[in-house]
Amino acid sequence: MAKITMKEVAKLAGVSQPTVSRVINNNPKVDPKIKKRVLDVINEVGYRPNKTAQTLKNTTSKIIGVSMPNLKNPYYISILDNIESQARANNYNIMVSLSRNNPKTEQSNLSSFLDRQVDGVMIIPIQNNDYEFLKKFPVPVLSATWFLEGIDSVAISHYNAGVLAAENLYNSGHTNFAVAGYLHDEKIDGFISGFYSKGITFNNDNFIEMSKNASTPYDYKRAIEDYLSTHETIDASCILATNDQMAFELKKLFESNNINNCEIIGFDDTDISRNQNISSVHQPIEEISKNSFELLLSRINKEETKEDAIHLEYDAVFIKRG
Amino acid sequence: MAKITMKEVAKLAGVSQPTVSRVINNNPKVDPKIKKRVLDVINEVGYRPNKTAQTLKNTTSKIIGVSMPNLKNPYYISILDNIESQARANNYNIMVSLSRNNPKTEQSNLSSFLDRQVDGVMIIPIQNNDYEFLKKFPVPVLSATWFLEGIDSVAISHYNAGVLAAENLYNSGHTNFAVAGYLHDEKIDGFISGFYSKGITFNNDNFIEMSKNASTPYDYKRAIEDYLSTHETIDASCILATNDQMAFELKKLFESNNINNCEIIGFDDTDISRNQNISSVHQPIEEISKNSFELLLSRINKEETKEDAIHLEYDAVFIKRG
DNA sequence: ATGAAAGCGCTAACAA
DNA sequence: TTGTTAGCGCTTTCAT
Repeated sequence: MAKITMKEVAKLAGVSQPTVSRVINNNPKVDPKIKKRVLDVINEVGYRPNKTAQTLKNTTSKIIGVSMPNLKNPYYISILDNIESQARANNYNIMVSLSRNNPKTEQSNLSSFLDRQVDGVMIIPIQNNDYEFLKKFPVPVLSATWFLEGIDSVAISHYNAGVLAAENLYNSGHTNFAVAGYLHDEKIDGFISGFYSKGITFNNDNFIEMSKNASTPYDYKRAIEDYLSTHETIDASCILATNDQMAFELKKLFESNNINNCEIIGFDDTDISRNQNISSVHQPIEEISKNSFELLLSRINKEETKEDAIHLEYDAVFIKRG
Repeated sequence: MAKITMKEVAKLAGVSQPTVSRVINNNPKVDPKIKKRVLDVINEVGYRPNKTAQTLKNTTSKIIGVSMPNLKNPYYISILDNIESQARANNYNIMVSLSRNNPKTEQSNLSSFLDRQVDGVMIIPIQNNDYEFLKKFPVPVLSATWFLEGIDSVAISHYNAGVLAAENLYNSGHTNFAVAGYLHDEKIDGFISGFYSKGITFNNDNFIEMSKNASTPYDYKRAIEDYLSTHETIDASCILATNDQMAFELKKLFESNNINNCEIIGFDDTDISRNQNISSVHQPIEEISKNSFELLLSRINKEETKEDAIHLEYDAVFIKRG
């Protein structure tokens, strides 16, 4: 059974092929009787328009390319979930590719999106990567969860989130803090600065440093153990971890090392911090997803005509636990 | 800057457009000098073939449609992750849609895949749904993690996984068991049958039943509380939960109700059971993903010519913890 | 080895 | 209101 095309439908309905096209596209000036006849044939034979041909002819594919570093971060998954839902509601399909934190892979994935004539691209960028090339993209691009200079972006300010955490802890009476994470992390900078503006200076010794590519629970464990092997304890009443998984590893190692006077704060408010009853910083991910999609869509539809990149910034929420 | 096509490349290289096509497709009988000239132009202008046009002309899109119920289950995410990786390695793109446990949504998603001329479909089916229609699909379809009659499938036997759990518990000395989950769940049937073959009969009262659409932690909590409100304790030394999340809810409620002589076993060996130190049944998901993709691909490439559906069954692994 | 011509399935301009 | 024609960007005969 060969695939049925407009041509066959036309023949069966005794009309020309463009007339079938008009019926499909709800062109108003087609005779109701003919329309019915065509629709009957369509239903009878189960005809469905070839989207690829439509894409070639029109200049829109109704496909959005979604690129993210991985599927390890619950935030990314949540975004994917939300975007899929909105795409479906707007008759879009999504093509998904993972950059796996490799700029080369990401580049090639994005090129592939373009080759496939996607109408727009939603990207969760790789950290510390250069995205200058995105400015010259032939289709709208939107960055979610991180701001990209010159590119439409929807995210929280990680710096402000760090400040927020600091303020909450300061207000709870903490005057001596530590951090666990990567160098030059905005939220850590914000955290330190938040305390600083309360007159509390960061003690550089209170930094459990992770190497840039540390990402697994085991990586974190190793780094924390390294720290503890040279410090034996930590001179702080609270510590901010770059993410919940790291916070959990801290919790376990602090417990086994009898460090129990240091409150741990995670980041991202995932199931981990919820289950572990650890305070965490929450990103309003539904809001970010929703507005990301809408902004991207309005760019695609040229409803949003602002020349410059639009940055939508949301506030993080401190979730007090434990 | 209009999008550049083969035609322009041809003009710039002073050759005909089909010659450019031959260069792109590595046709051996094109003069090396001309080939070089064309390739130079291609690089210079950054020409990339329009995949949509290729798809229309060829009869292959190099797209695989992936349909799954949701992104809540870590197994699904892991499959998505693995499939994306293999797709990329084989120059395929993936289109992702979520059925959200709604057969109507699933149907429409799958139709959309066909409209887009996908070369194959990988589906994680909705439980207890009718998939007779898949047998008539115009492209290869493969079901992952669940067996579908008449459809290529790659999964564990959930029944055998239940038996496996029962045998492990029996060998640890358990002679009195309970279950938490849905009616007619294969793994529960297997679990009961596993004990039965050791001469231990199921006490129907030891069944914490969930309604079919229970899926959130809160749903589970409610159902368990319901049970406990009418039973106050549970007369069993071990209990199998349908999934890890449910096992975790059991753990918390058992603790708060001072039920501490009942070992809890989860299912799926997710982060939850790992973090909570709960025994669980592990599906070899990398293996399932890998072989799913390979089988689907060999069907697409018509390398696998077996007429009947192929079912690849893997063994689950009991992970002893706690 | 290369070009001319046809056509994949569709939409849109034009005529009638 | 409908049919004829052209063309989206590409691949593949068929001649040369």
